[in-house]
Amino acid sequence: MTKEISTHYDQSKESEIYKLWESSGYFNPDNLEGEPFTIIMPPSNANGQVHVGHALGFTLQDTIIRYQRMLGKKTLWLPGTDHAGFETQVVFEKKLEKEGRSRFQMTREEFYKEIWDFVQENKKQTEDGIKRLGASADWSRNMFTLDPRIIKIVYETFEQMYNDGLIYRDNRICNWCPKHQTGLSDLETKYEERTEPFYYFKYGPFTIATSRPETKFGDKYVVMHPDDKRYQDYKNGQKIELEWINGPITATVIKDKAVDPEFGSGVMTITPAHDATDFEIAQRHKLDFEQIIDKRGKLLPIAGEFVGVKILEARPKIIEKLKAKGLLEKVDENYKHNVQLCYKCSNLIEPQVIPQWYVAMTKEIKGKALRDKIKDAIESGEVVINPESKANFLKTWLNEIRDWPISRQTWWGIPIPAWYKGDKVKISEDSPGEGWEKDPDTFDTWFSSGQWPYATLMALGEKDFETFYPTRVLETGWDIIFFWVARMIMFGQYKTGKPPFSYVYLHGLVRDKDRQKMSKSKGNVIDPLGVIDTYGNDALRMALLVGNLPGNDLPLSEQKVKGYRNFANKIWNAARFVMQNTEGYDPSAKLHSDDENILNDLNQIIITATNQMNKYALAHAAEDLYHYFWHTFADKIIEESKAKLANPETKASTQRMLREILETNLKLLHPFMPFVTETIWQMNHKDLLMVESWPSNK
RNA sequence: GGACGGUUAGCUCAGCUGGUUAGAGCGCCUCGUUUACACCGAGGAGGUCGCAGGUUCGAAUCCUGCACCGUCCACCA
Repeated sequence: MTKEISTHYDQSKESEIYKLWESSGYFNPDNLEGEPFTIIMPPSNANGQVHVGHALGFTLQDTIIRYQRMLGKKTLWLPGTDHAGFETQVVFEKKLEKEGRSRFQMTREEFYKEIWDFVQENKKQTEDGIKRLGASADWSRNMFTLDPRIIKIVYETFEQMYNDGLIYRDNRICNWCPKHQTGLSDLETKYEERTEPFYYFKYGPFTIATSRPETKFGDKYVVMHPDDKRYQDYKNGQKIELEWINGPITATVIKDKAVDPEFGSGVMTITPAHDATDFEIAQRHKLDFEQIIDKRGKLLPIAGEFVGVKILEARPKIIEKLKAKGLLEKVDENYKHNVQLCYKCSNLIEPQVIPQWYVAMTKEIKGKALRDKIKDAIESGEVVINPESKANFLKTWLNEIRDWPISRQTWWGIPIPAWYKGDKVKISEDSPGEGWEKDPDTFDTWFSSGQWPYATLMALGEKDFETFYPTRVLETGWDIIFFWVARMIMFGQYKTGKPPFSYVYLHGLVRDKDRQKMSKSKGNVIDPLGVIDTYGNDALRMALLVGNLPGNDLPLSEQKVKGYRNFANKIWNAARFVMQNTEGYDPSAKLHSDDENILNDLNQIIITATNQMNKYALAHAAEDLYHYFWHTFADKIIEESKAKLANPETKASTQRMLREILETNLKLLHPFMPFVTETIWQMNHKDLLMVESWPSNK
């Protein structure tokens, strides 16, 4: 039968192999024995196509899972998708914008229904993409972050943390995006250096400087450093009458160390409603303040004649007026400073004072703050982070962490289960009764996905939680170490008393062949499904695995994929040769000493590969196996076997040796290149290679 | 402003706790139409391991300083 096998490996049959695996039931740990080994798949955002970053993560996870399955573990790889609140809403609003629509012309219910349908459609597409990438995940346990069972657990955690004083609501300054109409955490903003005019104004006896004159209407506190000798004659609390933009005002002198005497004139006025530092000063001195700019970025009545004008349009007019009044002293046109932007739309963040829910990161409850629980898990080694340098990254971040705002003014997300009546607050999903008003906000997506490891397993039932929690490995991109990894450790420690996983493998960013970030605008995006169609799944997997060390970015080129397509074909043809020359071989044939030596050398490869896999050195294991198969087995052993096969005295031993090496190599390569190895295996076996035992050295 | 990472062949990178002629893949050059595979085989060229010091019998590997590249965090009115 083997005579007619094609000389080229046909990767178009890969989907059949996937179906074979899936229908075998072995993706489901209920059909496996042994010690549990769990990976929770980072839930993909259900808002679009799978991209090459997914392919990288799934390849790493699938390789680990397949290895562990072959070691005889009860492996669970739990897939899932994320509603991805803000992210998805942004994607959907862009779609609406293209259609000439806006969520602000819709009711909240209409909007929610449309985005729900949009997500359901994309969710299916995402899941199909994950399957096509070959993920040996247990689809019977597939989860979605908006599953009612998940939401219930998220609510329980919220209430529990509220009762413990770890979650609180406060009316304070927060990052506000005027375009998206929501507050954002610090992680959801970015900074950009800009050169803008810096204006010096006469403010009574002082000179104040600002790049944002449009915020200055309500400024009635003038602040300087307490030790600044230049202003020692002015006392804290002193009142000064002066002429300002819209007429005479009474200003109050405040002394505060937040002022840098070296900067500008060493004197500033504060706008607590729209600046974080100013807000802090105002809080320290218990100063009152007023909102100047509304949530859409327009001036409020306090601006007098400028009411209703957008701030950037108002700016030159305000300058004009101040100049006319003789209050403009000078302008520095080359002032460079950083402006804070929304990480999604790159519009200016306009801080606003808004009530939001927060998680207290540094408040000590029973001697430990949440921040310290994360630190402890890492420092004690309960959670090992690979690469180690990223653990230091995390620790540095934790040192300066601030409370985490978890409420968003978005509509797509899990509603916050809180109700208000006057000053009273009740945590409840349903209305507590007459006169209670529902909190209109939703949770930050990371508040639910941060609970993902235990929430999924608890949602699946007590037995699953008992069996599979804590999970073993978390594999994800290092860029979400703060957003997600840290918070999962925190929630896990809080809720279950245990970190949710013991090992974190962090991959980098996939870049194009010139190390450029992939982006639609550059047109250098690699579509993993297209690559698979052309070169095969195994080729893409190997291209993503070899030379890819944790934490490092990976340049991916078509040429690299092509190289591993060639390798898949090499395996195919070596197998073809062996099968054609070993039909009816005797598996118990007496081995000649040189064949025995060859098999002994193979043991070394097994030992090395096993050690590397146990250390999660996937790149090294993959490279070594590649090298052995091609340059030792194919180039030397097979070549030398040709003469030995022709000799009746050595034939039987050689046949047995070739078969054993081939089969061992198929097993060793299977976690990395599951399709070609399983396809070959199926030609001679009834059982699946996927559940064969990982080779052990004899 | 603070911190971290990197600098090894043309390119992408390995080189564990310092020890024989520094490795791989791709690329390049030469040769080869051998019945597993041209999606192949055989062979080859190519590196003063960023720079300057130091420790050592011995350093790509440890220490100090510098340069360049990259990343993250913070943020100044």
